[in-house]
Amino acid sequence: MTRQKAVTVNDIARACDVSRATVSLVLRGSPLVNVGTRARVEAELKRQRYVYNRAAANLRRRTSSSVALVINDLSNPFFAEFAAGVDEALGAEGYVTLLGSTGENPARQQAVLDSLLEHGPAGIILSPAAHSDGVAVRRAIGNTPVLLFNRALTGGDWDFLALENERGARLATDHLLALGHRRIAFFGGQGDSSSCRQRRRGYVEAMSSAGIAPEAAWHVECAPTRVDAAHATPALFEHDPPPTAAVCYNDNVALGLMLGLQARGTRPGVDFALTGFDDIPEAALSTPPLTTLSVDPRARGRQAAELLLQRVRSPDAAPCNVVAPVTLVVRGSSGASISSEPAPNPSNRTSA
Amino acid sequence: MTRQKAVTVNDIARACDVSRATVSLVLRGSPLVNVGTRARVEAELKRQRYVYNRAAANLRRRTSSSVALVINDLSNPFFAEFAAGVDEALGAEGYVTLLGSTGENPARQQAVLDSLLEHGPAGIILSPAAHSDGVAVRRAIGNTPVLLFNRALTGGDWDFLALENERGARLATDHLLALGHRRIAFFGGQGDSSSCRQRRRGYVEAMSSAGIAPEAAWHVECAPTRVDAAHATPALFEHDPPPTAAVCYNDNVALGLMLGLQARGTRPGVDFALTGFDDIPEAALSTPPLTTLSVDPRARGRQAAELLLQRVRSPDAAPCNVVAPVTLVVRGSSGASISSEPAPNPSNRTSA
DNA sequence: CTGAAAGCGCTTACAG
DNA sequence: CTGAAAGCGCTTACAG
Repeated sequence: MTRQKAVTVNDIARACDVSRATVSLVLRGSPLVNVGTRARVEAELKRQRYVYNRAAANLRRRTSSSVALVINDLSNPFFAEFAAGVDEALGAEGYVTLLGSTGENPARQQAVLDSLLEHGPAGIILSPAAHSDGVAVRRAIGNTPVLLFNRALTGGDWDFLALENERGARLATDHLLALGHRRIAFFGGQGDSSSCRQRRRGYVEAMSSAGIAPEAAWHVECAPTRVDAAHATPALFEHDPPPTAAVCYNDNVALGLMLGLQARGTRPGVDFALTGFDDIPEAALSTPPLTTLSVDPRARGRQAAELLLQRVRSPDAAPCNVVAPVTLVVRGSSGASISSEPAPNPSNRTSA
Repeated sequence: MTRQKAVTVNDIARACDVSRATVSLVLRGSPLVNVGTRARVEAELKRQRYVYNRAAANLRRRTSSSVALVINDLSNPFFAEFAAGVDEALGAEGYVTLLGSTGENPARQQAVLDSLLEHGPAGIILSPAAHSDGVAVRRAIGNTPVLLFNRALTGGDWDFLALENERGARLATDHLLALGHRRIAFFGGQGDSSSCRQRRRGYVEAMSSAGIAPEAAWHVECAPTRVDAAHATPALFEHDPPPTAAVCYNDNVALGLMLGLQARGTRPGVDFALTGFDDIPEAALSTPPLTTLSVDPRARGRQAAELLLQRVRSPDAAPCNVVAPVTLVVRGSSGASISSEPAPNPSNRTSA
């Protein structure tokens, strides 16, 4: 907790027989300093292993060299990649990343924000926890610049980096339609999540454009975890004829659905086509590999850092609202073209 | 970059008609303050939405409330989990995590350390980049407490949280031996890495204990990536009779080896047994699922944070050297028992 | 080109 | 129990 007695500008100034001001000017690379003086000071800096106290400088200059990154949890590879991108871009601009995790818990998020704000970050990149209270978040944050990622928030104008949820789901649905599927379900996620609503809207649009009205039985909700998705799988097959394909809320759900399908002897990619969303690393490794939408979370992280720093530099510019592109990656899980509607008896598609 | 004009203790003191000292005492929860005064001050703190400036307090008290975490890269799920554990434990103790990534590049590591040190962390948790120069690292770090994770460093005494590399590899090898394998290879990793040397040592020990002298052809090195491992796979089968199983340096290598095996028509878990190391999330999802050693990186992160904070609190205690346990997780990739040595002609094991 | 002085927001003996 | 004063390590007008 307590730091060592460190070498300060005072020590250097005394040793070089100049004033602290001169040392400070050397440190900050000012051209006002005589080259000889500069050289002497720099040598002394090296000799005494001076390390700059950025906190003190920030206090005096009323600046900040840190940015807070508040996400759900690093153990989610999507956010880990995102964080890596944020840190990379911030580091390149001379900022250090302060980490905070909410665990999708709004109360914890509030506490984490309060705590991080005491460190005076130049700005905050926040991927809001589900069910966050936008007004409370705004109150905690005050005037510190914020960029929202992935999830919108009520309570005022926010800078926001969103994903193309709607278009992505439309691409996935169109892909399944093009393969000949007609009875396509939307599987997983929860209606109170804005990203789930957007993806579902994209799916509904694509279906409508193809002249298909999704049936109620083709919509199965579940928490976005593998286990829940596996458990929810039978619900897809309760009505005859069941769907032959599903657009899944995300990769975790899709991987869980694969397990659920296998458990009932339905072969994913053969008897049933499905797509994910996110392109997490495991998506390429599942059996069959998962057709999904690639979001490139690392690039999103870099982008988020850039957008936030723009806001930090011009606090009065108009709010920004950027939608990051998403691309369809076709792999085995969506299967081959099917020639026509399967026979009314579904057993021909679900036998092992 | 520039922060807003913030509410300070001065503003609160003026509004309450007390001195700054009194406000400060209230903030720090001192019992010396009259309850009435305390209540008034606390009300005013709320009213003006005062936010504590921890940097200023740290400067004055010569303390720190941050810890730097320097790792290879968050996009490695092993380190992402580790970071999540570190951040969780540090947060619980009132510290904020400063993030830094080296990308396994010693020069970048040096720059990252220099930059983080200017923020005056109370300590540093460092998972050294490969080929780091311990002396240079020590020079950069000076007297700031450091805990090394995962990789040892020369140049003096370090606090170190290691993994049971040797014992883990022994467990894996014993497992394959118990299944009846005799010609067991050690596959992947590079001899200049201390963790690879340790794992290999454990493998050699287990083999020796079983009365088997590993042949030179059973040792194939490659970079610890999936792609390199897949490419190195044929090298395992160049001599007759080839090995029937392999202890792999880590999970990435093992997953790459599976791809390499499949490419040559050898079925992992059926024609050839293999084990990994780390238990990354993908290990459970591969086909077949990977038998591996579970390290619980998140728990390691929490442990690292605790160890570092111990050092911060007692700078003069003896260096600590903790070895974290590792457990064998048996899955399909190591296959079933084999009754005896396979026939001399290896084709009976490599046919599809 | 260089130095003396004031001040960023806080805390801590020291008096009273 | 409360206040005046000094100081953490730095920077920035302002003189000279």
